[in-house]
Amino acid sequence: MARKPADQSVDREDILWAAAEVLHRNGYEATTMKDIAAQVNLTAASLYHHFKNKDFLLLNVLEVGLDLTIDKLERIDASKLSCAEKLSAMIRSHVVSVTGNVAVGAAMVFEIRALLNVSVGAKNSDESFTREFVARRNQFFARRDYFEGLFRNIVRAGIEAGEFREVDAAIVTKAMLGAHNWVGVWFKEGGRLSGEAVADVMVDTWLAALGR
Amino acid sequence: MARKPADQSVDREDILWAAAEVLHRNGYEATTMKDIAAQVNLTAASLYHHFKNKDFLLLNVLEVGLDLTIDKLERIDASKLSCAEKLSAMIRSHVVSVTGNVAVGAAMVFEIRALLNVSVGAKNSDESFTREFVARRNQFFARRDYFEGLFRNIVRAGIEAGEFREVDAAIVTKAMLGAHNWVGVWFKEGGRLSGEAVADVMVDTWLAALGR
DNA sequence: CCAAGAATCAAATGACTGTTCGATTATAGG
DNA sequence: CCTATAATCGAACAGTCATTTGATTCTTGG
Repeated sequence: MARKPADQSVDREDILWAAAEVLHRNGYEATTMKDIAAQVNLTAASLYHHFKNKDFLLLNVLEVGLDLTIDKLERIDASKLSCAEKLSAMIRSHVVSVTGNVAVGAAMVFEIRALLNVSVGAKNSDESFTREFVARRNQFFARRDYFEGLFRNIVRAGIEAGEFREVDAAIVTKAMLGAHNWVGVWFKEGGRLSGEAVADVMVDTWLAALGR
Repeated sequence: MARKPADQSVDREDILWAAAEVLHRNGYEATTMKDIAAQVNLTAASLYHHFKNKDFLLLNVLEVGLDLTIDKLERIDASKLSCAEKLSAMIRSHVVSVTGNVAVGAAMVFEIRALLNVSVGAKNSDESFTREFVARRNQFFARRDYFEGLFRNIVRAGIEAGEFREVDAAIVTKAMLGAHNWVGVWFKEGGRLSGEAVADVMVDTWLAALGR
């Protein structure tokens, strides 16, 4: 190997977080490779040493963000808490994740469509790039469904256990995730409420909505 | 005046709806003037006869969408219903609006950031264009806050009237709107539930969340 | 200290896009 | 039937951006 100095060199992760921030500010299409590079004191060309291209870079940001969130949720899911307690913990975890890294949280909301609009179209030469991208993108969406399923399953289990009232679990879950995602849009560090406090309100709200 | 034939000629409104659809599919930055024009069988150049430029076109789409929604909400707000009844009607109205025109509904979520990223920057020649745009954009955001206030005020009023339990009205309102906005992201015509049915679930959910 | 590869950059490329301009066509009112 | 003007288009412009290429500069294992 070679070159991994103190200040100039940055690794994949650094670029990923930088990209998330710029993406949060500008949106995918309005974000240039130059913008991202500038955020880590590189030139656009250098980014191609770390990522195949802009699309893969975006996909990577989303993958990392989703993985972090899912990881915490799975730990809660595996615990021996009641459904209501599990749901509370999951809501808190999700909301705190979003408020703790608004850049990634917002990316999960806003940039997903950009993912769909990628040149599956036509002319682009490299067939192999496209194939790999489509495969990973599908995998991402599957993982996103899995993420939603984690919440939906708890809601269903709670209903069956008699802890929650009988609701349309699928719709209520989507409503819940919509509310959480939206937090990434309006939350500002240093506002009236901390991320934890917002999470508390959300927990209270959804337990009331599901309460018997 | 002149030329307003049967098939070839389209008016501002036609372009507005077409733009909303393309915007919904692609997002602002990824949407080209050519795309929008194609949707109404025009060339990109022709669009400039109806709109000053791309930014004003986007702004127009959002303005129309917001006005339509606010109009219905104000009528409900002016009625003599109880707070719970008003809130139910407003939720139903909002959700039905979103499901009834997903294109506009999604634009209200996704394209707003594009509005913020408009070249208030520098070089652009026409000072007057920029000034007018900034003014109208600020007005739009003010109107959007007003829209949120309509919901928030009912929640507050309901709490004071003892119809709702005591919650953080600001946060709960944002949660509510987040849930509704998200509907525009996942709702598909012809799915398991109609727009009305989804609206019913939302009403039920939020009344439960606020119920004493 | 050397050699191999990692990390970086400057410059060039090719494609696409918003926008303008001048010309053309169609329409409604006189 | 004219004519002013609304609506449209083709072509060209200027700018931006993702990406490639080839060279250059570190860094480290041997």
